[in-house]
Amino acid sequence: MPKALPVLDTTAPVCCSPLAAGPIAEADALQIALRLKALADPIRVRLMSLILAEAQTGVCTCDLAPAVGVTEATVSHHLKQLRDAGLVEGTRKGTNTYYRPNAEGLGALCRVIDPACC
Amino acid sequence: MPKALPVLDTTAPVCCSPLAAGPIAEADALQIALRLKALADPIRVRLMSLILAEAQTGVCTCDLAPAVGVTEATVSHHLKQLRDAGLVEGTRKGTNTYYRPNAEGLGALCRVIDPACC
DNA sequence: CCAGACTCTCGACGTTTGTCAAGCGATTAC
DNA sequence: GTAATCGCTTGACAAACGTCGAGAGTCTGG
Repeated sequence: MPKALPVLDTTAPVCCSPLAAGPIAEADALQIALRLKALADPIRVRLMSLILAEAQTGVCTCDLAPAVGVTEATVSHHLKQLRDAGLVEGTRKGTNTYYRPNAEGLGALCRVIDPACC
Repeated sequence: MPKALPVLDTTAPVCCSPLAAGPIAEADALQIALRLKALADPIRVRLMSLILAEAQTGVCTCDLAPAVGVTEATVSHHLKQLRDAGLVEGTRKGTNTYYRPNAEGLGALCRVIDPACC
């Protein structure tokens, strides 16, 4: 992996045009890959599904950790990845941080990878 | 990464229910993560877009290598990942191997990750 | 049959990633 | 004010990943 990883630019409008719309620019490919990588882990997929299941109320880190069977530190690490990718949002309330899905982030990712979708 | 990676089961029908349909099973999460990981690399994203751009005719390895700027060995390695994930298909014709997208694989992946899609 | 082209596999390397333990800040409860 | 809870950050370690060079098969064309 000689390529440096320039961290995700969350300010960008999620992304460009669908993959199937023709050869993609190198920079755009990187942005897409970074967001996909944020979700490309079994623990993070499960976290995402748990967060989606409680989209209304939100879920805190202390509940997620035992649910997926890893340390809270590890969960926090994974949640940071999801947050940086714009797939979830966390709001602090007292000592707890409640996480909610970012539907726009997930939708945009889908729209990019599927030629026939949306 | 203490978890072993049991390689992708390509015979499975791509996957289960959408992420948003509630907490997901550990095994299903692994299957989804493996397929996402197959696409979660800048080179593979670009390969996918190149293959999608020539969905009708197909593209051979020798054309893809210079297009993304890596060795043919590396391209072959990446294509194997995409093949194992069921995202592309390769058919040998003479000395060349022509790759085509597997629309079903991409579509299924999208359907799993986006709550509002399809 | 032999030389050439195309693709894949195998080792080897450096980097990145996932995991935990430990510690720090912030907030709440007594 | 003090103790406890929750969440994040850091440092360290093992496993996995991306990359390349070299080599082995396969097929085509003379």
